[in-house]
Amino acid sequence: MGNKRTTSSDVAKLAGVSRTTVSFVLNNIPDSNIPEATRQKVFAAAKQLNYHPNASGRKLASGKSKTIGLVRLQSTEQVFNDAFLLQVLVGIEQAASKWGFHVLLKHIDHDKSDGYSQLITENHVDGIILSGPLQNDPELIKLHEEGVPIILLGQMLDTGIPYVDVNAVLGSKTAVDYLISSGHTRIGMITNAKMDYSSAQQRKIGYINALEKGKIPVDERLIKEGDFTPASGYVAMKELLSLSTPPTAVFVASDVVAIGAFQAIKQAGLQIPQDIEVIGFDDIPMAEYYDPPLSTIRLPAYDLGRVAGDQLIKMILTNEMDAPGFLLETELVLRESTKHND
Amino acid sequence: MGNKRTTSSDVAKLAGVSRTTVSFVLNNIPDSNIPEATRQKVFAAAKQLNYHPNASGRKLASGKSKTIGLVRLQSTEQVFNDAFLLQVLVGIEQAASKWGFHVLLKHIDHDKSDGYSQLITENHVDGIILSGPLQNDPELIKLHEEGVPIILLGQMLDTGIPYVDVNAVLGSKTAVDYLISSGHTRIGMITNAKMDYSSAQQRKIGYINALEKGKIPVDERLIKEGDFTPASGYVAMKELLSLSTPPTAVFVASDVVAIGAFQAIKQAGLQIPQDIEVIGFDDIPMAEYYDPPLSTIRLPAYDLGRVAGDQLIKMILTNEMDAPGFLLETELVLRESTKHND
DNA sequence: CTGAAAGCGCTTACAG
DNA sequence: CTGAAAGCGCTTACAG
Repeated sequence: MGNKRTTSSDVAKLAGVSRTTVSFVLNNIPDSNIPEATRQKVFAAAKQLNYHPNASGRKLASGKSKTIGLVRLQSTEQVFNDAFLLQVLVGIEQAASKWGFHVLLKHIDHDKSDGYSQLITENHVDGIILSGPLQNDPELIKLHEEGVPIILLGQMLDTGIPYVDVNAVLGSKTAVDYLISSGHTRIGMITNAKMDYSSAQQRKIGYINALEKGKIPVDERLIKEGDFTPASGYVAMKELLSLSTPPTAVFVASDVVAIGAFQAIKQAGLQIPQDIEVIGFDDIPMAEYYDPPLSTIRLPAYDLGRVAGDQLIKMILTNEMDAPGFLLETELVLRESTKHND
Repeated sequence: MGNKRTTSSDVAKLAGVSRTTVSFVLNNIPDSNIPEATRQKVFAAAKQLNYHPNASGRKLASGKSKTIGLVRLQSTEQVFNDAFLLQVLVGIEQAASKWGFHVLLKHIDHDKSDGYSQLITENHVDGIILSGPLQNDPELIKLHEEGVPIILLGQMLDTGIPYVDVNAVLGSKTAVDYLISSGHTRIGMITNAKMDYSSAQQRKIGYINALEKGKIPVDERLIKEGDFTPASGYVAMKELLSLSTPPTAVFVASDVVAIGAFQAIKQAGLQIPQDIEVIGFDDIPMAEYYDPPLSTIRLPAYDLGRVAGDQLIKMILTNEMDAPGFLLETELVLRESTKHND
């Protein structure tokens, strides 16, 4: 074993060609017109020397890092409750590796939402996927205006920043439509988060849309706020149950929050779905094992990641996306927390 | 806005010093003895030009990437069920950022367990944290022998590769000790995974140790294998319940597997903990919301990540660790799936 | 206390 | 079809 890194010069020397040729062959540069015989010599030399091009040299010379950054903007507590990040991550990573890109991970706390521009300005990454964007983030807008490839996982309205998001409005509407079609007219809602999150707004809009279509007046007392946690679902559900005429069904816009609602319902001596039906949102892996198994709206986490990764890399490579934004559809998953109406 | 990157030369020019000085000041090189006045000039110039050192240039010149790789070796399905990776990740990342390191993420499927050495040989990372190591991985052993800084999350016996792991033997023993102290003598076990996983072995050893200490003969019929999934817990539990004399308590070495066991128990018309007590392992965030809330052994996921990150960086920087390996302790968390004996 | 200069390992016009 | 050479933006002996 030599203790010196083998470089492209070594390969060139052994193959009897120049470094230029080595670079052309190994990077498979189109139109370089290298005859097969020469190529083989280079490949053989590279193999013999166990040559691996140094990424730093390559990055410096090319100005490209072939790395994308996944930035999570959220509190630590949120991270712990986030059952999807993993699936999203895997989606991103598989998209990236398909193109020979790597992925750099960075969590940033909500209260200091700067710092990711460092990834760009120091050239660690060629573009970033930002998850959990704030509605007002001047640093991000500036980056986007400077032409930095950015994809939002979620949306920032009125900014024109490309996004990949779930069609939560329609998903929520589907859930509530189902409840209405089962004959319910008093349908409660517990949001997944505070209303300054766009995902919370979207899910609420879907709920309202369904009611309107069903000609059911919206009763604000039936709408409670959750905040990502089971505890918040527990509290919200208790409030709902203490209403003079409690709902007979409830749409909880987050499976994690829904587990708290389950507790409150059981504690009140009520049965799911006999006394009260509930539909969640997200379809976390555990939802299927709730007691009873939770009917919910499946969020395509893996696809979200995959599409975001693909589109970001497309932007980096060609400077254009297939669309200004992507809204992925959800799917209604019926389990035991709702009655079956067929 | 200039459309050319500002480089250290620009800063040097503006500050009226050399690039050497700029580098010394900005990197805060000890013993460089730069007078305060000069430093301030450099800082001011850097600030005025909004200078950010290019990471690629720095990496190439220094030979250091200041990046660590987190490599997950596991099947996609496993990833989806892995409630901890996130917490581990946050721990690693916070350790890394404390030292100015970044973290690169890479999932690798079990069946093609090579590919991470590319991260090293191409100089993307200075060292790697490998999660889910296989017991026999020649590529990894070779890397380690070549002096590449590696930390295992988990262990590879007899290799001398540094590790950070949970003291699963003791944790499991604690769980079973508790059950024994409650008066049980027929205690079942469902493993978290197949026995070729070291974590499965360790947890089983803890179970056996507790029985031996309690002078309870080990009955192999009482030991069933899980495989990370709730479904496997369901099946295993059903088998346990169909024994001629079923266990009165069961230690399920994974909370995720335990939820399946819960289902089987309820389906058999039995109550937890009245008819059968169960203790899990891991303390996933959802465990607290099981019905009934699951007593379990808390695995310090965040700390696992933090310690692994700290130690890896220490290895990279100084070539030594604080210890050849770290075994972090667990904690018994008593909730409602066990009776209280006080 | 500070700078000129070499060098890290690539890529890429450019010229032939 | 192929190579000599410049250059990417840093760090770091070395010399003074």
